[in-house]
Amino acid sequence: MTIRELAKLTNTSYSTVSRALNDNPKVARETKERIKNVAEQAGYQINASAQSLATGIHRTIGILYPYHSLRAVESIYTVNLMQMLRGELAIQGFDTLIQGYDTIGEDVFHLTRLVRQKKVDALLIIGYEITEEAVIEVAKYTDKFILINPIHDAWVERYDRIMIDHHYGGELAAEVLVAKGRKTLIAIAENSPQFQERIKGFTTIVHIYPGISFSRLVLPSGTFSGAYKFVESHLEELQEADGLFIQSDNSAFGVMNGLLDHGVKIPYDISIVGYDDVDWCDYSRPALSTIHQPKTNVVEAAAQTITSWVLHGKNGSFRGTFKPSFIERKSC
Amino acid sequence: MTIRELAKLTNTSYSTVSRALNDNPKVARETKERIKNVAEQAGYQINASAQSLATGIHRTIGILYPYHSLRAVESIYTVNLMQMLRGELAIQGFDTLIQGYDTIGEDVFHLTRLVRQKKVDALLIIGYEITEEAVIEVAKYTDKFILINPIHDAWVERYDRIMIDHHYGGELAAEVLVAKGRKTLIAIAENSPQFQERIKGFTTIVHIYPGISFSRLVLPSGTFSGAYKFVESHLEELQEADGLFIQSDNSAFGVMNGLLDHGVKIPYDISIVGYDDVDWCDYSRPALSTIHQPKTNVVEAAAQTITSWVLHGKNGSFRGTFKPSFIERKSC
DNA sequence: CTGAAAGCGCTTACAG
DNA sequence: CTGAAAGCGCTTACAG
Repeated sequence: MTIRELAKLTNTSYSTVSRALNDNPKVARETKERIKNVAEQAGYQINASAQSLATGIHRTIGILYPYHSLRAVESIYTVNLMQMLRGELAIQGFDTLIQGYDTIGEDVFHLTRLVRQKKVDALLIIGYEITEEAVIEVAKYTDKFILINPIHDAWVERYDRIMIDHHYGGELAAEVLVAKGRKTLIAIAENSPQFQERIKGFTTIVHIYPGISFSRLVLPSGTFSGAYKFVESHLEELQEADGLFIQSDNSAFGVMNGLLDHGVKIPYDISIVGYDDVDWCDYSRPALSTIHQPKTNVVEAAAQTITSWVLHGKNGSFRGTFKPSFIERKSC
Repeated sequence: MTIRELAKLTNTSYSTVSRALNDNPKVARETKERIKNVAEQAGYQINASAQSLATGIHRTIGILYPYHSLRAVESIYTVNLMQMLRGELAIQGFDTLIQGYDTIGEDVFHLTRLVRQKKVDALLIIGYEITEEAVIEVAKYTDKFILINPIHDAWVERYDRIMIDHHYGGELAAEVLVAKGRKTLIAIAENSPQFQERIKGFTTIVHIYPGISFSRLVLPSGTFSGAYKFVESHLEELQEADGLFIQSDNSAFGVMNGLLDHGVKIPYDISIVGYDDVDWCDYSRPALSTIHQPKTNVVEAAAQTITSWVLHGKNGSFRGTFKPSFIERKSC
């Protein structure tokens, strides 16, 4: 079923059919309705390839995500984010083409392939793993892309991006631990740029209050088992602390289980605050108090902005920042 | 950059350029190489819409997944499956368009939209939630679709599908519990068709051995908290049992935590076997012994079959069944 | 308000 | 082995 056949069925030209279907105001209302009815009856569906070729618009957004982040349970946050983005884009009438990218030895070609082959109109790039070189490459082919949750760095500010105020997240964690009367605090994270802002925020607050001792410990691996093993090699230091800020829930679960296995009582002996607010926070024992990263705001802003660029052209630039919040459970 | 420009750069016609780029054997080797080099230099990328329109092939597969299964932590299995499918399809040179479908009040239009609009060549439909009516509707528009992990039911066998032998999975669980010397067994699951085969398999084995008492309990909700609450309302029955077969890991975590909170020792007092083998099985205390659902085989078979259908036409039908296996951890 | 025509960027049967 | 031409199914400037 094509518009030509539809034209025959309705005794019009296919130009008129095309206009009617696109709600062109120049078509007489009566003609338009007649055509639309017949199209509906006939079960007509537009051929997206032909429309794309003619208009240059594909009504499809590419989502690029870091492979790395989807290997295991770590994935939950990213996966939820992607599902929500897909849902929001669908509401705007767009389809979603998903593509992974690799951090190491990143083949830049693949980042831009969807745009260059005209399979998508624009790109949503997820994750702190994207590098400046990669973004520069993307920018050669399109200006319609948004970085979602990139690291906090100067170069990022030259591009459209939407991110979470991790400095504030760190501040929140410190405020909570101090409010609980904790005096010997340790911030624990992998040695990765994404955690620096959280630590900075945390430190800022800690320094305001007198009588608080504070140190940092670096996690060799942020996985559950990496964090678990970490406890065994740092047991003494950890046992002397009474407040822990562990910068991903996943690591927090590992540390928490490690401590529990060594007889440490949580939150009696030590308070723990995680980061992310994944679903499992409710299920761990004790349930994990954590810093919640807002997703709904991020998703809506990203989806609505990018689809508007596609449909109406990109007029200005876009910078969005959302604040995290503290979720109290049982671990502190 | 189009093939016309490429034709000028190489002093040939654009027909020849097209043939060269498609490795048409009729083009002289020397000409072909020259054109390919120039194309490479110029950074030429084919316009996918134009190619699709001309050939009718889009090199894109639609993956339909049940929204429902991606709400929370339950998602892990499905999400991993989708990521793996995407990866395997990418290896075959196909892109992936992802679309959710809803179980309740399922709008069938959306299931077939991608095919009807010619955005994808074929469909991979994930999940036991797909209904016969929905599949009948899909079949009206294409014969190129594969059901992945549908429920075990007669109608399913009329379509191409790939699934896991859950009857065997249930048998495995029973064998394990019996081998541990457990005598009072309870199988626990939601009241949903997907679990019936597991129960059947379990029952088959239980009946072989003398002196085993066996009962079934229905879970009102398969979520962690649903399963947790379930323990409180069925504490007596559960305390009398010494072996539990809980038919999703997720529910198993809830039941396990509920029992632990009531002083039940696992696996000392009672053995627990879950189902799925999600990542969290390693992290729970005790780590959860479970039935592993194979994913690699499923993914490879599905992706390779569907892309072959698109590229070379669908010749026959496809039925694949893979066996699960038992993974021993600490809960039994 | 409607139609005929050109064009989007490819592929491929037909001729040579 | 290569080129000219028709066609895939739409949109839209141009005429009327």
